[in-house]
Amino acid sequence: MEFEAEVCSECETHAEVLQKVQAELPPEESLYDLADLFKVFGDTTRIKILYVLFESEMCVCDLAAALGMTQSAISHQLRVLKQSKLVGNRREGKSIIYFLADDHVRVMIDQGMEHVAE
Amino acid sequence: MEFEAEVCSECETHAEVLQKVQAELPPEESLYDLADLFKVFGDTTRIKILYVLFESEMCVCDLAAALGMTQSAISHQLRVLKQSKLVGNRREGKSIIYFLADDHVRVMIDQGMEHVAE
DNA sequence: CCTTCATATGATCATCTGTTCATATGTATA
DNA sequence: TATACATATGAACAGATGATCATATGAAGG
Repeated sequence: MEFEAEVCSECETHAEVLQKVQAELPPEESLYDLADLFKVFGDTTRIKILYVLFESEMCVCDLAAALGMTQSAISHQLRVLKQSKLVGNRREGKSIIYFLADDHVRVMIDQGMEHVAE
Repeated sequence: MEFEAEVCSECETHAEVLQKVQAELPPEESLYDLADLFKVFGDTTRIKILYVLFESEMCVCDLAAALGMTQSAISHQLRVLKQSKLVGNRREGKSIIYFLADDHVRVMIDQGMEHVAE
């Protein structure tokens, strides 16, 4: 990495702070994973799916019905949610039931809502 | 909205659940805002900026230096962060100092990191 | 007031994302 | 084991997004 950038005259005295900040910065990979996680929450369809699953576990078909969307669209998004370990699933008869994997999800969404609600 | 979708035979008995779920679903606009908020966190550059600002408030130029990125790129992202009220700024001499607006930010990022760390 | 310097902005381009449509997969049950 | 039905998948297309480059803005300090 190159940390020698165009630095304004007023700020180039701050070398110490820069160094400390860089030292505290989590590893690139963690930051990448973190951004990826937030990206998953950053879509209305996926947010809706999660909200629905707050209320009740549900098969793909019901999710599609509940959100008035295509089965395919829902299925594609469930895949993303599952990859991020935000939801899990199990087979039940002919259907596959999806459910929240984790209670982090609720906390994160609640926290977000709090910010938005202001 | 249309809630009459192709419903699987096994699930069409679940009309009650669907209705309850739809009733509990927050208004479209809130969901949209929420997704938008998470979208802001869903980018490595912006996450990095936030992490840096955890340590210390800082001028644009120092942020660019700390992250080894263009002033322009940083400025564009700061705009996004400010629109979402995640950061604030003030003028100080020639520089403009950016800082975290809120403590939600820390909580949200920590929560995300916890999930990712598993 | 006029220059200088830090920051902001706009256009552009390549990349990424989400939906749709068509179709594949695979399990359950007759 | 054949087929019907729920779900998954792949290609393709439209819209969104982030970095870059060039340039505008505008306050500070002479």
